[in-house]
Amino acid sequence: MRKRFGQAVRDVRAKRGWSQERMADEAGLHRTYVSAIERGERNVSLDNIEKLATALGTPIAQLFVAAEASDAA
Amino acid sequence: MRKRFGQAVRDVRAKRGWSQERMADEAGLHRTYVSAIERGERNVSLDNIEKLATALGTPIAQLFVAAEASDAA
DNA sequence: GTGTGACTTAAAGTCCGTT
DNA sequence: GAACGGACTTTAAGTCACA
Repeated sequence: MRKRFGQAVRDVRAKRGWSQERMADEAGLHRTYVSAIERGERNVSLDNIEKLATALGTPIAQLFVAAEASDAA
Repeated sequence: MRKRFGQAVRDVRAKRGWSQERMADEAGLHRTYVSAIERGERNVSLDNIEKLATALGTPIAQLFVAAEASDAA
């Protein structure tokens, strides 16, 4: 799920036309951390999931709808 | 959001008629940890969010639909 | 059956850099 | 612009005794 969540974040970010750095700034997180999240290498906490969703202007639920839609597992 | 997420977990768990102890067993987590989550005192990680949702037989997205529906903030 | 404080340890998360 | 690495600080995970 970490990978699919990361991909969902990446997709929405790309749709906004934002770089990872811009995304990190908007969410108040670190550049390298956002990178790791998108690659599914980090186990993001609820607080940071909320920060990402807020920055992206997307409800958390919708992020997971996208993530779970690509449910290969 | 932690509080509302915890409440959403608690609501679904109650609907299942499960005790926190049963819920903890099903999710592979500790009893007191589930208690803390439901009260919004823990900043749950994605991996554990997934465990809870799976145990409850609920998509993660739906858990957040419920959590964000009670959006007082 | 649940809430709570305290505690250890494993991992999150930051910051520096390089490719 | 993004992946990746190492070193570092902070926080979540996970458990326990007790109310």
